[in-house]
Amino acid sequence: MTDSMMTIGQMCESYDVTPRTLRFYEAKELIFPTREGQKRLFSKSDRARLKLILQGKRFGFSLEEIRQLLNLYSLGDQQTTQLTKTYELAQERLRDMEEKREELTGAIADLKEQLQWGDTVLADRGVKLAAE
Amino acid sequence: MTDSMMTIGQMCESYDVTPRTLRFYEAKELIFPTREGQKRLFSKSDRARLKLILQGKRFGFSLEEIRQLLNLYSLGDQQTTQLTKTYELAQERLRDMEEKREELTGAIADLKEQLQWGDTVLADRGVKLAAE
DNA sequence: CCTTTGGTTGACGTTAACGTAAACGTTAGG
DNA sequence: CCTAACGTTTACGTTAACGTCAACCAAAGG
Repeated sequence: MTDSMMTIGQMCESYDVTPRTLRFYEAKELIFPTREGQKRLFSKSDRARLKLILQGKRFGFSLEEIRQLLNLYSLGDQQTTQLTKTYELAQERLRDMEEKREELTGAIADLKEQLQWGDTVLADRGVKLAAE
Repeated sequence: MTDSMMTIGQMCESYDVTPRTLRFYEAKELIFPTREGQKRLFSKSDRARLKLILQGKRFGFSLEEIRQLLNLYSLGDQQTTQLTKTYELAQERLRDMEEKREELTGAIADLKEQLQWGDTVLADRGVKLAAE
């Protein structure tokens, strides 16, 4: 029942990325596809990691930052020291993300206010907007 | 009382950016410092815009995306058509940001869970963590 | 007058994150 | 057997967002 494996083409289809991107991520040790002969096979784990990568990118994290975070999600066997470092790094990232969320909340509020302003200005000029 | 003007050095100090960055942003038409002779002078408006730029960058927006958003915050005189477009673009961005916030919320929850897991693992190994 | 201090304009260098093209292997169908 | 379809490696190209360096100007202080 090794049907959980996917070829590179299927991966590209599923996650809307190019082969180049997947090979690049492998080279950067973000994912670890196995080989069947020459060809790459992507496991469920690879897919989970890819999801996190794409998510991380949306938040403006660099691939290197993401790579470190990813380790947190697969810390079965590591030595305790390494694990502790990873753990602390993740805490930092968490603070990062919570801070970003705060900021984002504020920015959204600001933007909404501006939009309201735009509303009235456009209304004053007699422009009808598409009802949301 | 034109004391609201700041030199490039003061700007760098205040916002922790390099002169190069500010000149670059000017070249990209993100900010519009005036000149006193040769030297750039940054107004309150420039500062507000810079703040938004730096904020936007933290959320992973490109400078080009930011440039377009910035227009929303200074739409005094524009023609109505242009204004409408800007307005709609801003709505899109807003949806973007709210979506990002959602995602971020989820990601934070996930990460917290993982950290809890790390907690117990480390505890099992007898590692004492710095009390938060 | 001379030298800091702070600013200027090019112009080339750099890093991240891929894109793109060349040249090749390997099944599967007609 | 030929040729698509799908995959591979190697290597150079590209874009964004600045960094870095050289050569220069100008006001202010000793």
